[in-house]
Amino acid sequence: MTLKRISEALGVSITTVSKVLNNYGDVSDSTRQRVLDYVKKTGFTPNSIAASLRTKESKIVGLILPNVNHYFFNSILQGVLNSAEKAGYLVVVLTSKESYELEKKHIERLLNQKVDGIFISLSEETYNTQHLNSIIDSNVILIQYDKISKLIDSSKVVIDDRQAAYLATQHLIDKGKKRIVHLRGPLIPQVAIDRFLGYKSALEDSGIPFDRSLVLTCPHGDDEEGFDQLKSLHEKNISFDGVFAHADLVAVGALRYLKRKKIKIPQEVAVIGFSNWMLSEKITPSLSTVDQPGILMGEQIFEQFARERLQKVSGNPVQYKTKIIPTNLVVRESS
Amino acid sequence: MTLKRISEALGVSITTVSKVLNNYGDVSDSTRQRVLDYVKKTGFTPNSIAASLRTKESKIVGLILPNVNHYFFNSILQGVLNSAEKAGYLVVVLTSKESYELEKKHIERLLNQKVDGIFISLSEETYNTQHLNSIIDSNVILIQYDKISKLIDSSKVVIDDRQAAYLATQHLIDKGKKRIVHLRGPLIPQVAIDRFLGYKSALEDSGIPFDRSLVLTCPHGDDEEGFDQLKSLHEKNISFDGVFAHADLVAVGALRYLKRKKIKIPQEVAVIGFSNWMLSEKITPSLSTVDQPGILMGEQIFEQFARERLQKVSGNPVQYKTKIIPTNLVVRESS
DNA sequence: TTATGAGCCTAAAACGTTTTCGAAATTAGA
DNA sequence: TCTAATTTCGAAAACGTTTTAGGCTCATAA
Repeated sequence: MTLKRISEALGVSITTVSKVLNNYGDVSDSTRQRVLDYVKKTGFTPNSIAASLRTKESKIVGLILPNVNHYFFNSILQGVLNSAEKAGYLVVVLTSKESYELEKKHIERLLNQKVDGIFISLSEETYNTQHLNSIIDSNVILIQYDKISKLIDSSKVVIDDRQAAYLATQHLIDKGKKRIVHLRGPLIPQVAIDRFLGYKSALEDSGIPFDRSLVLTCPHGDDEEGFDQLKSLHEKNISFDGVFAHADLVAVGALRYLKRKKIKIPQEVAVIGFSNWMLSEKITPSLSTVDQPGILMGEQIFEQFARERLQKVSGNPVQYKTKIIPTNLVVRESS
Repeated sequence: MTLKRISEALGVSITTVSKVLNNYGDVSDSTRQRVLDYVKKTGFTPNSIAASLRTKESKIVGLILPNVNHYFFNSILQGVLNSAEKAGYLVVVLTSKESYELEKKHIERLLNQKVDGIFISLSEETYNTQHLNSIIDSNVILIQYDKISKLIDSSKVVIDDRQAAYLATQHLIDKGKKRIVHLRGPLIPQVAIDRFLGYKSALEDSGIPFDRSLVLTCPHGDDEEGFDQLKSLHEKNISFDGVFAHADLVAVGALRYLKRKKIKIPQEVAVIGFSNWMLSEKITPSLSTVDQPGILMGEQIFEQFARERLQKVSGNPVQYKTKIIPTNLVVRESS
């Protein structure tokens, strides 16, 4: 079934059929009704590929996740899907698996598939951001989220990692902790740096001396690392009474070590994680953490895209925005 | 940049350019090389929308998940993404949120977007499967996975729920348990029925009488339900020494109740879950469970699609297959 | 010399829409 | 009645590919 077949069946032109489908004004009520009836009867839907070719709008957006088995990125996905569905957009999903090469390849594929927008959180390997410029050059809307490059001019949706880390650390300080370990992420990404800085300034503001030996990296963010790093501290006889981990899984590893050593949580050592993974409230002791509202972020990502799209088609100048999504401290048994 | 622009720049026809890009034989080595060089220099990639319109192949598949925050469905997604990427396909992802209406809408959207294949796990609300026929009628390849309809003729990728449940129950019996609770899923979906039947026949085969009062439903599959159901049994003074839950989260709720009541795990009551969520190995006591290899399933789903696609274009009859993916018993501290 | 065939190339149609521009038909105004 | 304005319609181009069907050139064989 095509516009042509319909037009032949009804004795009108293709143009006319197309016009009623697209709500043009210049068609009489009687023919409009005839077309509408016929379309309804046959269940016709226009071929969107042909429409895309003509209008250069695909009604598809691409979402690149560094990872699909992280709770946070899952929530992002869910949020984007929510908003995209309401707006009649489809979402193609790709994972970079934290690889720069894959990320580049995915962007190329999305561009020649003519998506209307690309939403990306940079992989941990990504230093060069030339591929992001290729998106902009192709006149495709780019929204960066979470792990972003400040050098690229586009809208961004992020959380205030520095403040979140500050609050988490401050919370431990409020509980009377003075020797607080920071299990941080890899050295390069901005999010890890920001969280570290938040930790550091919370200490400073409370007059607690910063001790470099209490900061350890857990680059993969898994629980083995959390376990091992606390163990190494312990074996070096470095004392501590609090742990701020850059990821919930790392904190889970830390808890496991403390339990193994019969160290009382939170009396002797309090622990706080980051992200509010589902598992953090299911474990014992339940884990205090910083909630990153992933679903909300996902929705904001798509909505900013929709806004820019509108500005573009209406010929207005597009305005890039940086949305900073607030986080919430979630206090549970571990602190 | 288009084929036309290239052909003008090189003084050849559009046809010739297209032919070298599609590896046709009837073009001389010298012109082929000239075209290739020019394409490389300019970084041209053909407009896939135009190609789709002509060839009626979009190189896009649709994946409908009932849910995106279940570990199992995440793994499925990851598996499909893995295989699709290798084959040069893009994947659009949709969630039905266990709603029949949404599921129907999503299928319509995918069909008029002209995807090459649709992979679906039915929502829990879905009894009527007319919408699946519309996929087949549109000549789009349909692969059902996990929650399937046996009435619809298509390839299927599932796990042997009945056998998996049998093994889980048998495991508890082997540990000397005789009064085993089954926290089952909703009444209608085939997966929940199969798991129940597996549980029941394991009991029968071991000569343990089936006790209807030990079977309770946990329709949403969350931990509150697990907690509450064990509590209600306890309050009715119904004794039990084992729990087989249809989902890990339910089992987590059960564990929580047992710990609250200081009931020894696994000595007094052993617990086993289903799915091998990430959290099941992180909690204490770690949870025994049945591993559903989601990534593998996802890969098989796509690969079956690719096979059927090949059969179709080569004019061979397409052969539907039902893949039954084996599960593994994962024994941990809770049993 | 004339067929035959291989090798290389191209014109043009087709895929199914959207949209511009102008024509025809109808109505209104005088 | 005649002109002007308004409403309704349709022809045709365009989007960028793929592929059919055939044309031309040159070499080889009869």
